[in-house]
Amino acid sequence: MSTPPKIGKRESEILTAIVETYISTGEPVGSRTLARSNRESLSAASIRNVMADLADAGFLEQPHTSAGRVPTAQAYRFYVKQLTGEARLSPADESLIQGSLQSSQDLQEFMERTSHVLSLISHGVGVTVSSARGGRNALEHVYFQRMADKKVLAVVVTRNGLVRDRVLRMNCDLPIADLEAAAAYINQNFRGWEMESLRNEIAKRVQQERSEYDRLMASIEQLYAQGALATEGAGQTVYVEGAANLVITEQDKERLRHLLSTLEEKQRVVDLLSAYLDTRQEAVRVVVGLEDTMPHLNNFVLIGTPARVGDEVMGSLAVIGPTRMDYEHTITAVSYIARLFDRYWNEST
Amino acid sequence: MSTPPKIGKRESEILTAIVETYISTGEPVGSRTLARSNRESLSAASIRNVMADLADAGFLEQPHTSAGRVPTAQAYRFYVKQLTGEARLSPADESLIQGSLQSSQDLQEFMERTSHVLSLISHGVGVTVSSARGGRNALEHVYFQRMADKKVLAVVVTRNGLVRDRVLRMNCDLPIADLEAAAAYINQNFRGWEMESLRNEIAKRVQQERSEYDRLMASIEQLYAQGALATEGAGQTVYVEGAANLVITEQDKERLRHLLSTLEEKQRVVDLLSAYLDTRQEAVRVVVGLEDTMPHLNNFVLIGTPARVGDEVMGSLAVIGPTRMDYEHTITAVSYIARLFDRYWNEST
DNA sequence: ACTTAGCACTCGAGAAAGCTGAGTGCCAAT
DNA sequence: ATTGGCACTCAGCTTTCTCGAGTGCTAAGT
Repeated sequence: MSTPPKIGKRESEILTAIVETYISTGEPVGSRTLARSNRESLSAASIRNVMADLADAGFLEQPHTSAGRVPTAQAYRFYVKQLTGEARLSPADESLIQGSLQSSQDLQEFMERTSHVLSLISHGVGVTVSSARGGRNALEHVYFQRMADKKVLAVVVTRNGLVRDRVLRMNCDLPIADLEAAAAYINQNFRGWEMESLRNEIAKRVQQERSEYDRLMASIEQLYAQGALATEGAGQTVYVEGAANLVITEQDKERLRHLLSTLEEKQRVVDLLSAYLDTRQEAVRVVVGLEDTMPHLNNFVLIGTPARVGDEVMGSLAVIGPTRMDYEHTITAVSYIARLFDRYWNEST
Repeated sequence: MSTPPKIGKRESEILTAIVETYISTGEPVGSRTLARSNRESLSAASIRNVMADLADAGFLEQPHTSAGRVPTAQAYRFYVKQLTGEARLSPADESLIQGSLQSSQDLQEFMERTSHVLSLISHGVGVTVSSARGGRNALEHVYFQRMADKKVLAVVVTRNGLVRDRVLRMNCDLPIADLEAAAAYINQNFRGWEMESLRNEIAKRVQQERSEYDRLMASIEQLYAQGALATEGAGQTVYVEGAANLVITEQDKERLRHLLSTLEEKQRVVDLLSAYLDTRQEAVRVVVGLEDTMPHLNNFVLIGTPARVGDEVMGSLAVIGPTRMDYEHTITAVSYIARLFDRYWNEST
């Protein structure tokens, strides 16, 4: 955090080299190993000097005195910033992604498969949230169906194709005719309204007509009160795939357990993503060290981006993985899928 | 497997005692430990004799020569069979279950919460499948909405409240009027038909009218061909919760990884459950040793039951856990939830 | 005939001790 | 500035040792 100290060219090169070899080997990297595998051959001793400086500046740490150096979160942040972002996705990955996602029938399926593909490519945990809030959507169609007594099935379709159904428990029994009338009324009068403004308007109209007793309005009021038109949690669906990958990474059992159960609590995942991702910006965001939001997630990285169609944010695509991760690869994959998402839904919605 | 050898009363008692202490301690149980904690005090030596017999009969195994005995799958099967099944759920669990499930809005939510609760109670993995196949359901209502060109959103509602939506890609562009006509036609002519017989009937009618060119029928044929009325995978939803519990149980990392990724492949979970559970019988089924279906699942137990409403099977409720598991507790919980499920949906559907 | 005490034997788990080698820091030389 | 050299550190592996829970068997007791 705070002020990342400035760094010369040589330092920078060595630091990247360290980060890269640590990512690939997983073991603390020593001056010797570096000296051998480095293009411009410097001696181990020189490298040691630089490493000492980098350690002072907070980029490296020693697990114990006589071990190699390990990159700190700060080092990863530096490393990521320094990436050019010009990498292309490998053809293999590209066809893997295309093959998986192309045939998705709907948003949910797209998201689920995305999680899966991301987990495969990144060797981390693929996480997607489809948070399509109904709020800004236009109502297109409602349909009510009487189930048992006092139970009504409400189906709401928005203009952009979001379908939400729920079973309402009414206070009293509404006959089928009333339900049909209510649906017809809403479909005629409110088609095209945004879901949000719609609630106020309904409340208003119900208010107005209250004086004279109107069965239709009473029905609508009741349906409305039971949440017939609520679309909240509609798309708040979370897909987490690839948890198995954590087993390889995480050594500590207790932590592993915590991680898994955290990932199972959908709400916390949503919180996590929205804490870091719900910005306006388009680029893929890389957050190294999630410990300030989730205590157990130190040593973990979030690589994600909002999933948008045009200007509207429909959810998030992300990978949660160990700091030791192929950043460039994962970043390009995430960004590729984000573009694909936009294109795909633009043409299909 | 094969013929479970017969067993006298004393043997039986000792075997249960062994199974129980092994379940609670997790360590191979020796004759000494047993002798101490056994009500009718037999000496260690006598117990040793019995244990030797039990070992010969295939109920016990020794991890190595000078260790205690560990129950085999056969022993667990015996143990389970011998349980009275009269145990009552503890009030704490009962209120936990009630509290979690009562407020479920729909089938999906009920299933998801059930998985969660089961994982909490059993310390295993809670698994539920809602496999409501549309096939035997009666069609109640369809609705088509034109999205982009050549894209149509189809929403199908069945009589028992299952809602299925999917985006169809048409070969040619259908105008809104045609879509509405098609929906109206289907709603008028096919309301109340079972989804399965419906497909044949539509095919038949389309065939009949083929001679004269009928736009309506052409539209319907196309919609149908694109799967507008398919309800397959509709309720084929799998909920797996409590995977974190496996971390405690499973020592071997590689196996743990396999387990987790198996559980993530929904299809395999469905296969597993349907292999053992889709019987007509009502009771909770306990399957010890799943290795014949899933190689990695030796040492694991499936405790589950079909979830039925009246006579119709709506899915499955199950726990997958280590052989070392509180059987009685879990069995009663599963069966309790199964009853709850029946009652709950009987009154609400 | 069943039960029990005693005894010799086995063998995994855990502690203690020793060794190894990758790695560091610093100094003196280039 | 860079490099070679040297003394020092220390995690982790291997080896060895001890300990104790457990077994099987035999002989004695009921």
